[in-house]
Amino acid sequence: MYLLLVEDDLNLGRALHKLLQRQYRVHWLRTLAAARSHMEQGNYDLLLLDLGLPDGDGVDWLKSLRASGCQIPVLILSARDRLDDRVRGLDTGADDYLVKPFRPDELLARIRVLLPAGGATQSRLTAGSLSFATDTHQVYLNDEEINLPPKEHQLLAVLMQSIDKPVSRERLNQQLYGLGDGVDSNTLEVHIHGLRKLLGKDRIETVRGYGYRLVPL
Amino acid sequence: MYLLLVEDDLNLGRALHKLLQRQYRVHWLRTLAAARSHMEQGNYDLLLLDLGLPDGDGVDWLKSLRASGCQIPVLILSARDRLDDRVRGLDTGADDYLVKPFRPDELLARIRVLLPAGGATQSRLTAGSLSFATDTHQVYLNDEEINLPPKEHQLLAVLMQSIDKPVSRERLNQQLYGLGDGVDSNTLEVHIHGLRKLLGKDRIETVRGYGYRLVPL
DNA sequence: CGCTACCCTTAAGCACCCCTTAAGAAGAAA
DNA sequence: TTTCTTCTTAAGGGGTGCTTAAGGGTAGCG
Repeated sequence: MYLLLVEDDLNLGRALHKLLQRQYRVHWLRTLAAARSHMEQGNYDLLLLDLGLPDGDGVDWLKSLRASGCQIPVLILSARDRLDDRVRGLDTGADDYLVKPFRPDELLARIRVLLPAGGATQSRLTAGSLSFATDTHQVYLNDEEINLPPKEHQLLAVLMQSIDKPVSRERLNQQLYGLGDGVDSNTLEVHIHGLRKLLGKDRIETVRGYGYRLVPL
Repeated sequence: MYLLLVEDDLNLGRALHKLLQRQYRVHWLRTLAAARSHMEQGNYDLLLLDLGLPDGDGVDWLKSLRASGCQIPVLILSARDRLDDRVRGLDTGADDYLVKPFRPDELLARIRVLLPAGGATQSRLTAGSLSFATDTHQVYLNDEEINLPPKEHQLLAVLMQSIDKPVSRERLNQQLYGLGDGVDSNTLEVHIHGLRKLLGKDRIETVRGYGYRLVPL
């Protein structure tokens, strides 16, 4: 469970880092620029965002994050208490808003709320009209629940965690059969075919010589 | 990762441009006026600023930049070595100060310190406008994702790890076919030809009698 | 216990991509 | 020029991935 903490105040940052490290893996950054580049690569489960940063406004970044399709839960930490600040934060896609100063246990409680199921992974992944709930094993296509066979579900689970990024055949086979050398036949292709039949042909692209890629539609 | 290099000396500028292009995307400008207009629009991650410019003093510009709230990391390159010059540079908001002449690797080291998140990602290689993500198997040319056939992708993977350095035909053939004696024909040349067609003719130079070399553009 | 429904694996045929081959042109060295 | 290396192109064949259907396993249920 990875958290990204963006907070420029050294004392508060250090304290929060220490607090959160007891329960989660935390990256603490002090600038928007650093946060941007970390978000691009890291798969974080929650973003803790201070608004008064030295190199820009956190709300603007959050807006662009949401615009680019990023669905990570965001908790805003801010000293700004005016009502319209709060509204603006939540309107741009923040999931919660905490005004400094706050009690540590209140922060932890709100984090628990935002972290789905207290642990496993992000519980609801969305790619275009496709939505995937990791905890309840439900899959929605165009707001209708559909039923996937187990293997197809496992494949989709991996693909949904790397939306728009190719996933190697090796990785997918591993997901289906574990590390021990699995089957020697073309099961992967058959199951991919099954997925395509259920989700629509264009939703899974094949990357020749490497693997497959889920594209949002 | 975008750098803005402001340096009026043609020889030094060209050399720095070439050096930095191996790892970053660089815009090289020779006047303060050009730098001003570029800074207004471009989102740069680092500013490399020479002080002895033809149309004004870099320190004055830096001061006004900081006054207007710009927080971009700035590294000053200068021949002025007097202590008060150095102090003046740092006081007006520069993050570091390098006295000419300097060693290339020292410059690169200081850039890495100043760049958010320690600079380039290891899993993402960049040569000019070409970017290569080893983990997700993605290749970007001018910020657009492109699709490479498997063999071409394998070749590019090797070339990207030795940007600007020639790679032997032997090494490249080995990458394609393993150590066991591969093919006896001119497949390597054909695939290089394919790569050139996709990436641009000038991006891969041939080193006669030895191999090929990827140059940043 | 047997029936049914579901789904996983296998395998075979097919389509299409891309890899190889080869041969002539172009270019560099001698 | 001659000679050697590299470039370019096009055709063929092989391999990769797609599709389909049959066979067998498994779980739920009567």
